[in-house]
Amino acid sequence: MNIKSIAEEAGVSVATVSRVLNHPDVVSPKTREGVLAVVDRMDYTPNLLARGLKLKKTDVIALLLPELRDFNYMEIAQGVEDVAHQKGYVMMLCTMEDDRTKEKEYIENLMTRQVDGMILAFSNLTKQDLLSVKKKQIATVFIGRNSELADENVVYVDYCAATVEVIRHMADIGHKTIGMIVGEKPRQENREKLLGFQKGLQEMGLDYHEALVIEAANNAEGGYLAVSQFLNRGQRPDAIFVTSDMMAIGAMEKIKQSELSIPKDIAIVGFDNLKISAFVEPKLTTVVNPAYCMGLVAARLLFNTMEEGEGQEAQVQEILIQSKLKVRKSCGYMGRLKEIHKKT
Amino acid sequence: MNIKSIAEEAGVSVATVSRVLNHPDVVSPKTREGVLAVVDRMDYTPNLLARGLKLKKTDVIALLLPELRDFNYMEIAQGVEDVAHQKGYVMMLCTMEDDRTKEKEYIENLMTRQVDGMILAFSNLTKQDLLSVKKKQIATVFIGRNSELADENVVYVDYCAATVEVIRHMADIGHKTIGMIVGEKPRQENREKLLGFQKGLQEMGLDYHEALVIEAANNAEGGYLAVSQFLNRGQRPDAIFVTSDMMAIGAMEKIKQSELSIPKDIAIVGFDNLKISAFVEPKLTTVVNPAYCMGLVAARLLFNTMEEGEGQEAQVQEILIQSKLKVRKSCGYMGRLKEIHKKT
DNA sequence: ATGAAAGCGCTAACAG
DNA sequence: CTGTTAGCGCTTTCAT
Repeated sequence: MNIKSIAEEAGVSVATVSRVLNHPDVVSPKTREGVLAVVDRMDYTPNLLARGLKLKKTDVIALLLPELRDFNYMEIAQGVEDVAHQKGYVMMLCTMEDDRTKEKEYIENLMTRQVDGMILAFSNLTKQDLLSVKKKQIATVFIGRNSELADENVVYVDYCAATVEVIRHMADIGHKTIGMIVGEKPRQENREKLLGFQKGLQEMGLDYHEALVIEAANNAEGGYLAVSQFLNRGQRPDAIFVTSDMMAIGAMEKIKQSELSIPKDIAIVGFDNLKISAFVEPKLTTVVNPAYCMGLVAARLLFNTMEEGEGQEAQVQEILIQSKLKVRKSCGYMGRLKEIHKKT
Repeated sequence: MNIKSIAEEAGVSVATVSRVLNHPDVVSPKTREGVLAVVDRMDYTPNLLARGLKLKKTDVIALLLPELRDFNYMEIAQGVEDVAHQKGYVMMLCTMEDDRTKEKEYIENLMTRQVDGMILAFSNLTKQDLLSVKKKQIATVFIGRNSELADENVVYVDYCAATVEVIRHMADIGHKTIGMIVGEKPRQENREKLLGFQKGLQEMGLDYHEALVIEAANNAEGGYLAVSQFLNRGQRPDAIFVTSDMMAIGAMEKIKQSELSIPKDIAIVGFDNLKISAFVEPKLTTVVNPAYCMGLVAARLLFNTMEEGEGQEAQVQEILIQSKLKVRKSCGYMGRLKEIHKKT
């Protein structure tokens, strides 16, 4: 079933069929109806591959994610998919599993498939790798900033600043010995959070002890085990910043099982603001991580770039998405307020 | 940058370049090296669109999901992506949002893009809709069974049977008044679970009371609110089967806040076996929902179908994936065991 | 308003 | 072993 058979059936040329489908207004209403009728009757759908080959445009964008099993990445994906769909595009989804080689292969592959644009989330590519991508002239937007990404379209959250804000808040409450449970350090975002942790402590005149930072798997179990480590050591922090809510929930579970009270004995602050974080006891103080928004904005930026690309040189943009501290019970702020009121 | 420029540069014909890329063994080592060198030097990558047009094969499969923000769907997606990548395919991902029209449009769209196969998870298509899909002869696998899917490739979990097993277990423990918190009823899986609930009660000689079934949003808040409803009513169940762990966790939170004990006052059983379910107190008894496995198996079945399709008529398959009851503390089984031991 | 024809980039007969 | 060539299905000038 191709355009030729439709043309024959409708008694017109292939050019006319093509026009009916793409520029219906330039063809006479009469023939248009005729062609449309045949198209309908024969259940014809044009071959987008052929069209893409001719037009050098596929209406496909690609999203590369470190993995799928993570709420933040899912949110990003949904954000991207929503705008892609709205624009009539379709999304290819690839996961790179923190494997730079796999990432490079995928990108190569996607470019040969002539995708119109790519969004690379938390990419591990080096400047060197990017060179070959640039050569292909494909519109690209990055999610998550890193030092290799100068002069690139980037949409990002400032995890360092967000963490500084957390530490400031914890110190304000009165916590002195602040520990940290940090997800896998190779991930850029975790390194930024660690940096923010150090900066925050310094800013608040608190000491940084390496022993109070524990690296853990980014899931409930990781947080649970990290707290076990803290408790087995001599020095127990009176507050812990945990780089993800999932880990934080695991951490809280261990604390509770140890007959310690949150936030009285150990206060906890997480990161992400998962829905579930409002349904643990005590409710988790956390940082809103606008992942869906990043996906949305990155996709919109991508489409802008693609459209500009048709005209003059596209302007590179860096877009900062604001995170936000969400104060609930687990950090001890409310308790602290009470104390202050008592004193006055 | 196309095959022609490579041919010219290497001083051979385009056919030879094509051969070097696709059947390297049939071309003399000497010319092969020469061509490869040029390919490398000029950073040439073939245009897969053109190849696909010629070969009528794109090495693309599509996965349609109800939405992305759900752990089960993400697991499915990861399963599919893993085998697609392994086979050298790339995955298009679309979400249909329980909107049959959007689903139909996407499928239409994907077919015009000449995807080699599609996996439709928890589709809402009718037999009628499927007719037009079949006409296009595209390999298709469904995840999640329903009555419209006779004579289709289907990979599924028997949610009804799984639920019967849950109810049986709850009844065995001694729970008499068993309630249910069920996710959105339009979703097939929830309807199956409801059916299983009724069958299970009947089988165990327990009464089914409509008042003990509450429909809720499939998230922690939904479970929380559902329990509130139960508590505000006269009749409080002594055990609740909740159709997802996320809701179950919300439900547990409300129970604990009401100063009731789990499982003593109200026992809880969830569904999904999320990682976090082992990190709530008490640990959640639940049903392992092998979503990743479903994705994996569905993708493998899809590739089988695609490969068979080249030969004779493909054999339609229905594959049942086993779920499994995971007994932990929240259902009261351990407590019950103790009682039994005391008696003896 | 319509048709003829070129060509997007590639692969696979077919011929040598 | 290699080159020539005919398409794959579509869009778009260029004529008419």
